[in-house]
Parts: sequence; structure tokens; C-alpha cells
Amino acid sequence: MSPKTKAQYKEIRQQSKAAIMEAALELFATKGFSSTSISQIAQAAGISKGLMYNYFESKEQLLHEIIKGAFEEADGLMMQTMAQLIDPKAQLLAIVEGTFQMVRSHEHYWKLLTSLSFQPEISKEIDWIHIHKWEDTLAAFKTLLGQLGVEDTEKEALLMGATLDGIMLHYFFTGEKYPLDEMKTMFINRFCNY
Amino acid sequence: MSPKTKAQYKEIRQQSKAAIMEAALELFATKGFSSTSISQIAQAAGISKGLMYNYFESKEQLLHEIIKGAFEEADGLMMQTMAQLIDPKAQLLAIVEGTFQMVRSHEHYWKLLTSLSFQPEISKEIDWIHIHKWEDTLAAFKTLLGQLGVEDTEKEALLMGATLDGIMLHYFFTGEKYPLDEMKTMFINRFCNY
DNA sequence: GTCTATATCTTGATAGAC
DNA sequence: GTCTATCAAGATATAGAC
Repeated sequence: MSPKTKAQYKEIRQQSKAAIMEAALELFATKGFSSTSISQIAQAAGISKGLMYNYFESKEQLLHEIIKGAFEEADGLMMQTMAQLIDPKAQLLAIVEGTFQMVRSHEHYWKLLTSLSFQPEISKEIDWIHIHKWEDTLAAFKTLLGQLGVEDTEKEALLMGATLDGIMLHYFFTGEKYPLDEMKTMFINRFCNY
Repeated sequence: MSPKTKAQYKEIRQQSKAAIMEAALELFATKGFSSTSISQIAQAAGISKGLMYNYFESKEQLLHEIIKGAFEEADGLMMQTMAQLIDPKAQLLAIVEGTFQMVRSHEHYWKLLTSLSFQPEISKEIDWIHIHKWEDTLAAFKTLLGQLGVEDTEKEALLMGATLDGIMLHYFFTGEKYPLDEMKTMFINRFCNY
């Protein structure tokens, strides 16, 4: 037999955990959190039901860790996209560009987050994080729009945010048939021309 | 005792059925379809669990009837709003006005429909109706925009639809704090100025 | 027309073998 | 670290009394 080192055990743990989280994310995003059972997650991840509880103490906790990971990745990407930009218009464009890019590369995250927003009771903590992030983005929009000479920055930022989310919503529903790139250029022409 | 006439029995039936549908609509919209149990619906409607199955053969069937009723009411309101308008701009404004009015007066319907769109598996039939209605609205937008001299009516209509849905989405999440009326005038200024 | 009692199945979660 | 077997609770749905 091959006795395993501590590092190898850790590696195995990470791998199993990641497989569970990945499978759960996809199912939560497509079927919804409540409609997804532990059995389905286990099957999709290729493990037994029991094993799931070795890594997560409950279905809700699993959801929490997924969301937490999502926000960390999203923050990273956003920071990277906006790094070292001073010009307000360039920053505004970077946020928009980053949003579209993120939805493309992390579609499941966004779909899950949006669908969870419809049932705040499922997780107060998630709701809190979500609102917090959204207000950060809104504040960023307002500051940049102010620097660009917009009068009613509050309403303008709200309209931009609504349009962005609306585009994403339709993208979720329509799928790959939706002209996401064309909508991006349309959005930029309509809302970022300063 | 008082023997009841056929009309009275019918009245009673209608009343019970309506109570169940109303209670279910509110719960489905706020908690989500999958997270709402028959017990909760029965309790909210002030009836027993068993009675529900006297009027609806299943939870899904109950959902279907609710959605069906929603679309009928929505259609009625929309027809009424657009009736006897010839001027394209007036018609465009009427659709927008009607949409905002409907979301206000039938908030639960919209919230439920939108949240259901995230889980197409729950009901193929509902999905079909939804897509159908959406394409009708999109086609109407395109025609009107064409009459108003817009070049790329396809994309313009998509952007309008996305913004409208985005505003509604944020209204759902934010609640009464959201400046819905101001957003409406903003939307009209930005998208209906012809 | 309505309720209570019950049947049946599925769920999230645990215990213990390997 | 992983699996199988199992539990208790809750779900949908039905049957029969009033």
C-alpha cells in the first residue's frame, strides 16, 4: 500500500470539496436552491450523500461557501479590471466591461445570486452581502458620473444599474441566442458617452 | 337549517377557490414555488390541507391556474390601456405606462413569473406562455420604433425591454424605497423621445 | 363543502463499517 | 476519506366521516 502524506490528504480533501461545490453551483443555478436535493448534488459530483456532510455541515452552509467564493472571485476580477485607472470615463467603461466579462465567465454565480434575491428568507447573510456589494457599485457609479458632469447622479446610476441587470436577466433567459456583445456596445453608446 | 341553492353552492366554491389562489400567489411570490408547502397555503387561506385537493388536483395545477389568471388580467389591462390609439408615440407611451401600472397593481404576479423564469423545469407550459408574451411585446416595440424612424429596431427594442425589466427587478428587491415613478419618467425621457 | 386521519414518498441529516 | 444503511421530519396526496 501507499501511505499518504499530510499534503496528499489535503489535496484529496480540496479536490472532493471543489467537486461538490462545483456540482452544487450548477444545480443551484439551473434548478434553484430549494428544488435541488442533496442526492442530486452527490450524484452530479460523483460521490455519496454521506460524504457531503463530511465537508459541509448542512445544505445551507454549502450554499454559503459557494456564495462566499463567488464574491471573492468577483472582487478579484473587478479590482484587476479597474486597477490603476484614473480617468473617470475609463473607469466607468472598465466597470461595465468587467460586469459583462464576469457574467460570461461566471454565469452560474450570477444566475444563482439573482434567483436567491427572490427569496430573502433563505439566507439573511447572503442578502446582506448582496445588498452591500450592490450599494458599493451604485456609489462608484455616482462618483464617476459626478466627475463626468452628470446632474442627477442618483437616478442616472439607478437607471444604468437597472439596464445592466435587465440585460443580464434577458441573457439568462434567452441563452446563447441573446446578442450580449451587441447589447454591450449599445449600452456603452447610450450610457457612457461623455 | 337552510337548504342551499345551486347558485349559492357555486358562490361558495368560487369564494374558497379564490381564497386559496390568493394565498398561494402571495406565498409563491415571496417564498418561491418550491419552498412553499401545501400546509402553508392552507393555513394562509384559512382552510384545511385536504380541501385544497378538492379544487386543484396538485400543487403544480394550482400554479398553472394562478398563472393563467394572471395573464388574462394582464392582457385585459394592456388592451384597455392601448385601446383606440393610432399615434405610434402615444402607443409606445401607453405600453410603458401600462407596464408600470401593472407591476404596481399586480406585483405578486410579476414577481412570481420572473422568479419562475429561473427554473424552466418547473413548468414547460408556463415557460411557453411567458416567452410567447414577451415576443409579442418585443414585436410591438419593434413595429412602433420602426414607425418612429428608428434604424436598428431589433436592438433598440431589446434595450428598452431590458431596462424595463431591470427597473422592475430592482423594484422587487428594494421594495417601496425604490423611486419607481421617477424611474418611469427617466425611462420615458431616455427611450421615448421621438 | 369541509375537515381529520392516514398512507406513501422524499428530504436533510446521522452512525458506523471499511 | 468514503460508503452504505438508517432515522426522523416533512412533503404531497388520498380516504372517509360529518
